[in-house]
Amino acid sequence: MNVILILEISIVTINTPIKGKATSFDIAYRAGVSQSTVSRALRNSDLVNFETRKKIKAIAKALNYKVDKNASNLRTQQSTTIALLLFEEPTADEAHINPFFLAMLGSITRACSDHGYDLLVSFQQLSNDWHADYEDCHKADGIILLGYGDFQDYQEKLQQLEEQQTNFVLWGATDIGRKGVVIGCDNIQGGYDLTRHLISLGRKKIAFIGGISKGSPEFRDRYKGCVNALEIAGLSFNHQLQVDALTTESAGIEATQKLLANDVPFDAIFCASDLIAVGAIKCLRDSGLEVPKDVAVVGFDDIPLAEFTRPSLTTAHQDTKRAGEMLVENLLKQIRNEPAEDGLLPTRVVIRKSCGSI
Amino acid sequence: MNVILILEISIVTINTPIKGKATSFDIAYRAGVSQSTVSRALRNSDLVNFETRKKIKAIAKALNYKVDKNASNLRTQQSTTIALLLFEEPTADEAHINPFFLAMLGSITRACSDHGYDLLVSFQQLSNDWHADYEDCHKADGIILLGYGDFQDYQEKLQQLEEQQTNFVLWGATDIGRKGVVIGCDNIQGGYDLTRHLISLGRKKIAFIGGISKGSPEFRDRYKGCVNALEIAGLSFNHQLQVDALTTESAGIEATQKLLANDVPFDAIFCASDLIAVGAIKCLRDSGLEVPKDVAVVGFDDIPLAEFTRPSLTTAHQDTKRAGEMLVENLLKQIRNEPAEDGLLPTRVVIRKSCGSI
DNA sequence: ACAAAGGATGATACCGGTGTCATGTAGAGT
DNA sequence: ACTCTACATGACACCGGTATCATCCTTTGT
Repeated sequence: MNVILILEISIVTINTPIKGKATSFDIAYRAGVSQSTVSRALRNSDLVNFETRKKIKAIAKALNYKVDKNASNLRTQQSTTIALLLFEEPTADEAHINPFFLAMLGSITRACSDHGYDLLVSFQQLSNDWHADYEDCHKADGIILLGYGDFQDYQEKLQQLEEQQTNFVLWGATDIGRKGVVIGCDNIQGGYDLTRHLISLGRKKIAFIGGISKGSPEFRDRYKGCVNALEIAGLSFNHQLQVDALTTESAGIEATQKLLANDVPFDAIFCASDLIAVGAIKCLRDSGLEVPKDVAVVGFDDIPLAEFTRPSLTTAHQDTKRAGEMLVENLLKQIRNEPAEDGLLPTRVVIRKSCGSI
Repeated sequence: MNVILILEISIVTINTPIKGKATSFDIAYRAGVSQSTVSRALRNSDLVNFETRKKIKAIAKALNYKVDKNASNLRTQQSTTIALLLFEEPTADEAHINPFFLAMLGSITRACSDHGYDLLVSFQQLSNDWHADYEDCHKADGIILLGYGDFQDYQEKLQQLEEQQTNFVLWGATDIGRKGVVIGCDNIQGGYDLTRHLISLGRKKIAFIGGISKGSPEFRDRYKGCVNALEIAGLSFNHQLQVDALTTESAGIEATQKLLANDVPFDAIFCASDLIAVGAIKCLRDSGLEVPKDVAVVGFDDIPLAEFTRPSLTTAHQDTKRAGEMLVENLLKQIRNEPAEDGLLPTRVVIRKSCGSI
């Protein structure tokens, strides 16, 4: 009787649609093989006979079986997941995420999925205790850090990451002696090229909006490039024409107001980012100045919007697609214990209408 | 000798910084308690004596111990992770992600982390076989679907999700009989309000740009609201003044060109999204028309950029912050097996300068 | 003084896979 | 006929936690 009862229960179990999710044991049972064989078959191991494999795969599909990632990750000690940490200025409104980073997010997502990795996204502020979690608890195999701001403040945390042998790559300025693998674009060159462009159009008194002292090293490099170009052209940069600003439209407006209030004449503004430029243009026009006639404006990043401002914005294009790919590729190299190295991407000046023409 | 050797090995193990990551056994050993107790203590179980708990936590911190998510998830059968699937028009350039969705992404991320959940982000296209993976393989406890486009095509997949008892919520139009929990904003009301605004400013020949036939039901609702408002005001909508368009600037430009080529006079354009409006304004000005003098323009969404176009854009604001929260909250309800229901958010007309003033 | 009750902790099964070693069988070589 | 090897598969330990049940010690009541 007991035996019969047990058999009956088994039969019910077999015919009932699997409650919850199917496991490899369910498949093993139906295929009349061991669970080990199922596991091997589904990973296409050629240890398993071709016919058996085919059969097992068919059953798996019929049961809508999916490998349990947690079990698999636990055993293999990897997650095929990458964590993307985006640093935001503490002041930033969550609705106003830097569009440049969003473009990066898009290309990073794409690059991850091309490599079969998942992407965990998290917005972070300096206060958060981000610096250990994602890899340590095995949620991710590595971390991509996107964000600028007070870069210096993070040095200590980067140091920690390195000590813990966490895999990470960083988007940003590549020149300073800092920890980790850094991918960035050639901000100095971009700054130089844009300024050359302004000079070639006859602009001589160029202002610069963007934080350069304690702000991001990327802004500082753009500034460097700008000053270099002026000096090489035999002009000089008037330091009264530099105003700090974060990357937001409103910061651009404020900074431009300061600039105008200073009463030091200028005929062009080099904005350290497109968002700043958008604010600057708005402020200039509200103040009765014409762009580009009275003041030429350039930005940096080539965000999607740059094409649609009035006047459309001359700016330095960063190849976000390639950037995302490089970040992911270099992180994967680290994960695979291959040597990874810094990467520097070129920028390209995109000439639109905010500087007028020759 | 053997015993001594073993002891020595143990001592070395204790004093050496843990190779790889520390486990709960390492802590148990150091605290002189069992691994069970460590696990309990770290989850703050009051089964464990307060002093013992304190000691264990201290050791855990010193070792920089983090609970292995894979092990924990495997045992508890949940992941405290949510997957966000963003659908993109197959034509979309990855660098040009719809800013409205990006704003949503920001607020969803925030809402997730408020609830202690992680967020997996993935961009999907219709061709992808997204519809089963994330929850089935235990990578996520539930799915948020963001994206409109050819909504109808997804019905079948939504059906599948439902059959598999996958937890999911959807952002979109809420009126049609479709599967799952849907959160959306009141597009009809928004369309109505914006059109009322145009009418109150004396506009009578209103055009509508945005796909309404096979396109997204959200656009269709905005269109409905627009037509309603005209009819209630005793005006009528001239169907020759409707042009299909996807949500991109360039689609807006093209559509406006078509509209102009039609040679049917109009004094206002209701654009189904802000991106379309940006393109429309650009096209109008390039064609020598003045906004708002010759043609008034309204958009929909209130993306960050709307404030910075020239002229700044009158549009319907959607509360993305609240929207993200509602999506996450409703998904969590499902995950906790509580009843979840559809949600309809109000929109708010934001009057700027693209329609002129009274 | 002794049973009952409660508090703190340990032992162990378990989650669902993966990797290693063992086993069994068929065909090849001598 | 017998050993050897290749191939296919099974058995089992293991990853690092969590949950249940058992155990032990202390305290309280009578």
